Amino acid sequence: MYKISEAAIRANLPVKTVRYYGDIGLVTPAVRSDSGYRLYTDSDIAKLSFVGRARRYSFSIDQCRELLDLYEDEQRPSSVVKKITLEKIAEIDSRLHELKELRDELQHLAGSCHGDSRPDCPIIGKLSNGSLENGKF
Amino acid sequence: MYKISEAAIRANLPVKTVRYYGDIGLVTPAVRSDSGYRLYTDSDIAKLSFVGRARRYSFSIDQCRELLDLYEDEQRPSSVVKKITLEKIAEIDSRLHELKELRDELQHLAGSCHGDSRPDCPIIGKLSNGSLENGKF
DNA sequence: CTTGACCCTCCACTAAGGGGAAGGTTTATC
DNA sequence: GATAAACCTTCCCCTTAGTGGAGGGTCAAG
Repeated sequence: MYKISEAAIRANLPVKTVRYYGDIGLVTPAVRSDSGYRLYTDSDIAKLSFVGRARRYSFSIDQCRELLDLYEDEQRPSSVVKKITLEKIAEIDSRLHELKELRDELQHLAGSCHGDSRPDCPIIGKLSNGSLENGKF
Repeated sequence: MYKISEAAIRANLPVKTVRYYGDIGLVTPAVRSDSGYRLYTDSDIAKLSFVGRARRYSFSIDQCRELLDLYEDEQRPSSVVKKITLEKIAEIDSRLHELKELRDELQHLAGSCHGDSRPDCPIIGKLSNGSLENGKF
């Protein structure tokens, strides 16, 4: 049984985060000591690490909760896990697409701006009225 | 002079957002009516639209504040605007890079999961201990 | 005169924690 | 035994960029 800071180190998470995961009922410590300290088992730490990895894979807390249920269910069909993962991939693809378009448009804007000390600027122009004017007014 | 809902329509923003921009001192209405209604001028609406476009370009509120200052400064050097835009592009590039790596790794994981009714799953395995095991335990 | 469409302010909520205060516990040192 | 450092607790506020709603005032039409 580990106190929170030891558990946090082992799970490679900040203490605040571990406490927070307890508060929201994602990973609750097995027991409390007489003085009220949270005490974590190795199994708890495995779950914390699991969530930590899933979060690094950009799964939301709710998705982590779902994955954690599957993690604990030894009868889980792998199809469910795969489905959640494919959804996550689709989400990322969509975000990638948006960001690419945004980037290209900003790049275009920056490319058409001479970027010197003169006040006219096509970027401001575009933001001002949606057309690519020089933005001097 | 337009009341808030008219201003919101003209700026193509939700009323709540227009009020919010006033609250945070980003775009404050020119005056208030006797009864306390916010009254916006055409110039205010131009600023609101400007911010709306910049937000759609994923500039943060703080960046919008900076851009708005430049928008209002007829002496602005275009170099400053360009610099902010290039910073934004770099930020997006970095996020793109992260997301691509994440996507590829998830794709790899999903590809190695048979996705049927059996309980062993390499995705869970990876999340459990970082190695690509089948995740049955 | 009342109804409905506006408008106001204030409060709470979102995601996922971070920062810090006030106070109790434990451990090491003197 | 005293004390100080390190650790733990709960509680509250802060973040982004708004959104939703309650409770109440204003205005124009019928």
